[in-house]
Amino acid sequence: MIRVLIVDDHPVVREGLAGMLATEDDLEVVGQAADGLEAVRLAADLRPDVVLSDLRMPNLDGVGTITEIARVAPASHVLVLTTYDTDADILRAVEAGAAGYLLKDTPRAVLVDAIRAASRGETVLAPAVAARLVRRLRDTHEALTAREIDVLHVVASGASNAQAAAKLHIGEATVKTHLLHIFTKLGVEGRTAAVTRAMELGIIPAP
Amino acid sequence: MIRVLIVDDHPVVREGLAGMLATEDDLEVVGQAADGLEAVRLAADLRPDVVLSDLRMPNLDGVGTITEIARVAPASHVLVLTTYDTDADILRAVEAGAAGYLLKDTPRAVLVDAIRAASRGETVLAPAVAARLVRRLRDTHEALTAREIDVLHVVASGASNAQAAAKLHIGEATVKTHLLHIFTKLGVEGRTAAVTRAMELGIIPAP
DNA sequence: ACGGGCCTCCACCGAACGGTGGAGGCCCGA
DNA sequence: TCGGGCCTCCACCGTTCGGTGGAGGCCCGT
Repeated sequence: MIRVLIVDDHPVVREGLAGMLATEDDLEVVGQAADGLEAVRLAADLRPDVVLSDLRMPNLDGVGTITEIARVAPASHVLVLTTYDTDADILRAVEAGAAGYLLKDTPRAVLVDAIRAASRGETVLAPAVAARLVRRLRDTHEALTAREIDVLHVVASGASNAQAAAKLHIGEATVKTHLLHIFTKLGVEGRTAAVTRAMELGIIPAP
Repeated sequence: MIRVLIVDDHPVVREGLAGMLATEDDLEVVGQAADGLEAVRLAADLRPDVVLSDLRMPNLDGVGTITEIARVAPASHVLVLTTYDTDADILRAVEAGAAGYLLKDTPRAVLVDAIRAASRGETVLAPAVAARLVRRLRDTHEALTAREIDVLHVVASGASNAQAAAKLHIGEATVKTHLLHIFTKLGVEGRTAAVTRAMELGIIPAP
């Protein structure tokens, strides 16, 4: 019997998943959580074989939840089930140790198979997700540093170099340096292009 | 008996909604659709009292679906149930004739009450949605003209004034004039801020 | 026919931005 | 310990951008 913990902040989705899994003889829903903290607590408590979790949640986000569960319940395999297929989301979830990444339009049969695979320790990716990961590896644009992303965030909100410098407590020259690095890394010319490109890549959230 | 049609491209959500409504004596799920076209077809066929629909769907998007259903089945009230609470989404849905706008984290009791209210022709809005609509009416930033939106599109892609002028077959001075108008209308300073603000407002699509 | 948006364009100016070529300090892994 | 990435900052320059104050032509509704 595969013991499953369902994590999602939407009651509708929890109900739907529980209903789907209830008819499978070898699956048993042992608990439900509405946010990340509750998920970690229940995972530590129940030691489920598979945690079926959304990424966007209150209190503790998906990536943090995955990391924590890997710590407190290392035998549990976390399967991400989400609507969002942004590059950054996928990458971070997989890096955090997700056993798989499925989208919410996954057909029922595929979902239950994925849960069984995850319980055996296999990695399951939705086709669309796999494609993105491959593309990601292919055109390997250099990663921005944490500070560069900070600058990009502030600039995206419309700040001038001087305003960004003030907000980040650094000199204006430094902001310009970071921006120039960002431009070359993203292969663009101009702050506006950098912002939209970064949104495409999921480096900063689209508004 | 209130007859309900469920529209969502995620099987999980459809299952969850159906499960939630099944236990209500006065509600009956008469059909489910996975995309907009199917929704319109079923609405015309089944004449449900309430259509519970997502906004993001394949084939025909939420707004188009609402418009079409209003045409082919005017007696049906469409209740939007979605994860997204973007300004533009809400406004367009309500303009298209939605009877209400709920978010997917709506508790079960509120949801079923909303369906009953919608079947009586009442308008139901999630608190967060209502707040946004009010805010929208308050700081009533003037609408951009079609040409201004054209300019904004090109600028959002990272074009300089000169490049934008070339792409739109107008002079650079004209681009600058449009941009200045855009800045005052959106209440921002700088092209980058204009782009992100326009994305927030749904004037141009977020990447 | 007249006013009023909308789109187009001009000249001009100061400020901000993009770009170059540095340099020093920090920390981490080889 | 010694490189190497990262963050920080400087001076300087040319270009672009933001902003002002116009102006003419177009179409639409009154």
